[in-house]
Amino acid sequence: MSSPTTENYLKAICQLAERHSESPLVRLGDLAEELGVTAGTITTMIRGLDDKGLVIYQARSGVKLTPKGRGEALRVLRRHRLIECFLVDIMKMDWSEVHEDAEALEHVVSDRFLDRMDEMLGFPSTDPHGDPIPASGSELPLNEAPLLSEAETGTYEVTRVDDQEPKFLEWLAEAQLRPGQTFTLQTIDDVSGILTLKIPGKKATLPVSLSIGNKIRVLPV
Amino acid sequence: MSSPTTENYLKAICQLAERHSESPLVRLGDLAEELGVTAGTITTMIRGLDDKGLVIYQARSGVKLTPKGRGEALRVLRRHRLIECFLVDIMKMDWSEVHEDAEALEHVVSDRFLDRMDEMLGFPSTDPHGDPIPASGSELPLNEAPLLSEAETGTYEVTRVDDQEPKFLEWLAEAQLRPGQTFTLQTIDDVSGILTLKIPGKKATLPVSLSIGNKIRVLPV
DNA sequence: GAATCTACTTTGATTAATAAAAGTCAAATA
DNA sequence: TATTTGACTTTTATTAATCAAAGTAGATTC
Repeated sequence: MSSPTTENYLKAICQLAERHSESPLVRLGDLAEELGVTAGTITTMIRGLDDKGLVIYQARSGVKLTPKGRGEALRVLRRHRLIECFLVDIMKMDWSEVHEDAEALEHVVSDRFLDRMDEMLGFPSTDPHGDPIPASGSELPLNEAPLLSEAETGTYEVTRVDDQEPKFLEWLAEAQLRPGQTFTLQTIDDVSGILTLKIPGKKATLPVSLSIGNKIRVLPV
Repeated sequence: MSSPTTENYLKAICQLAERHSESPLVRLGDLAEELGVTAGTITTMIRGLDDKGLVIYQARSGVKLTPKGRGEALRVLRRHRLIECFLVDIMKMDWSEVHEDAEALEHVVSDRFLDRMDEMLGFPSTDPHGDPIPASGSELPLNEAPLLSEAETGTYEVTRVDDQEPKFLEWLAEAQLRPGQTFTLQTIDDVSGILTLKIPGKKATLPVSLSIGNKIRVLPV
């Protein structure tokens, strides 16, 4: 099997590809940024992954996953997300603090352990951030709800949150904007970049910046 | 902190020291055996650990842990044993199959996660094999119940099992000789090396070889 | 079209962990 | 005491992952 490092590279490529789904290749600079290593390191590693048949590397333009690489990436993603579910639902840890643990555990849990978690959780299909959990051996369902920042006024449900930063997640929990929550988008001010939300049961409205709206995916109710 | 490899070296030294508690130093050959690496590798690594102040290395005779090294080793042991408890008691995995998982997880779980496990388990003091769980920051209680192979006839309770081999553990479970079980040692045949045990509630007696008796620790009831 | 900038690639090193093989010590044997 | 043997040490190499710094290709600008 692959080393933890290789798994992280594949996972990062997969996630960046999803994030910039318009372009066919992931740029190495973005990868370097995501993984926190220098550009030279990325080039060397990616050449190695290409040799192993996990990615297709086009010098000076980018990488994409081969089917084999994508399979591995999805297996890692599945592990990561199931582990997050487990830490939150079974171990009662806070959703803002489980990402790092999941990051470490995803490379070491056995299939036995993973299957037990899956079973105890009742075979969930999304994790606490609303990210879909790939079934073993299958593709990722790409539902992609629209971003809050691109929505019209109306009533929505939060489906997914695209950031793992603990501070941000704490703020979201505080604001009651976790996945599953419904709310009404009352006003959109393009000039100031402020959206006004109304959460049922709360008297005050919630002003939200566009940059935050860029990280929250919503579906009309 | 230390790398997983370093943690494994410290843990192995600690366990070998306990196993051969008569000699003050652990021989490098035993370490090589335990860790499954070549003798040269051990020498190099041990010199490194000595430089870091984790062990005291006496060339051509052996190693022992410094207080700092012992502290680290006990932390790893604590993790390992709590994880085994967790896998067996909370995740309902079989005690014969959890060792490998614990071996991998012990190097990556966060303190947060470990504390949650400890809490969910009700702060246990021994793991499923009867091995004591060091409290954080404390010494290992060295109770050392005598070995079954050295016992007189009489009634005993299994307190601890000194082998992690899945096949062996399955056999023990089958024979109902898990820690906590009481039984009567009926006969000892020094010539054939066979002990005869009687488990309450089972009609047939159980013949047990001395080599197996060497791995089971018991206390008179 | 030339200059420049940015992003990528190359090169040369480093560190941790390891093996293989040759060398050495010290204790047991003859 | 000389020899042998087993256990340890040294030396030399390898592999994975990384960085820093120097080099280059392509796109953008003038």
